[in-house]
Amino acid sequence: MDSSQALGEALYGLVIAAIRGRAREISLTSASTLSTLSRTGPQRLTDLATAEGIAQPSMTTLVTGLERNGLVERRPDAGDRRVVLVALTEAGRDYLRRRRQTGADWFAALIDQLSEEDTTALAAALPALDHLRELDGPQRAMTSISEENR
Amino acid sequence: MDSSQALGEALYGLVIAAIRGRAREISLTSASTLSTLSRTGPQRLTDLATAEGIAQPSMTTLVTGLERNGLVERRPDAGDRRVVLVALTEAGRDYLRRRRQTGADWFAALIDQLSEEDTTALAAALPALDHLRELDGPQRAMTSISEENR
DNA sequence: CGAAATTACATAGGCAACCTATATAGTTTG
DNA sequence: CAAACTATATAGGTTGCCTATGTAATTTCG
Repeated sequence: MDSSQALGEALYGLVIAAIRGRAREISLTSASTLSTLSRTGPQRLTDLATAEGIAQPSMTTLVTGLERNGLVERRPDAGDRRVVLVALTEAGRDYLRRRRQTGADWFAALIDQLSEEDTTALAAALPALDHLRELDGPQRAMTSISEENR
Repeated sequence: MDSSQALGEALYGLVIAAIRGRAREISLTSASTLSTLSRTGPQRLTDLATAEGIAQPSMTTLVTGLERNGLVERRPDAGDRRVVLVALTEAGRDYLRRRRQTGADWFAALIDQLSEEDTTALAAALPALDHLRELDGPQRAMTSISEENR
């Protein structure tokens, strides 16, 4: 099936364009981590690192940064004092909310410019896109695309 | 339309998963640059930088790296001796070919696992995805997703 | 025509986000 | 209870981008 090639180019190009065009406040991985915490609740630092596909020391640094910005907090784990549980703060939840709104707005603005035919086709492909993603690694956390890396 | 939010998450998650899962030989931007050169032929370094959305000094470094790997070459521009024309070498063309094949294979392997319904929906959405990308910045170059950054 | 402004690229230095290797504190196990 | 293991932190390196600035070639215009 050669549409896989075209599909790859289309998806990649779209996301790169989206990411490049926007200013960044925090890294993609940081945003994804916040989103994961929002979905799952407090998590061990090491589990977070695995979920996000980065090494544990990198997650230590990332969490330290988010903590400095007040978006997450470290908590002790009663029962195993080696463990650090990373939890969203209220400010972190607020941040996620604002960020998602911005991302949705950005995408909506693009989608509004599509023909109705295109919009319908995209909506119809949504489950397929989700399935594709699930087929890859374990589920990666996700946030809408806004205020991202380049 | 709230599907824009879901769509954003789906697209972003898919591509990040795809990129993260694969070893990288060259950066996303380097790959994209090769692809651009393949489509357009030799280009000025500054024009390339603009097309790829990076600063000119960054493109200088990037081209130097590609040149060291033998994938592109610098040529003088008869008529304006300030200009450096960046051109794909034969090795660069070979590299792109191999890379695209790998990327297509990778995507095809995923797509083959989808239901026929999903596959059909994806294929139908291809034009819409292309249009979305075009709506963003100027056209970004593209390569299939393989051997990428993280 | 020739000095000043402009243009194209390169160089220098910095930062962010990852990495591997290793240290430290706490827990489990034979 | 010492040895092995586990969870996190620290140290130091690499890559890919950035801004500021330098140099050489070209264009503009008094």
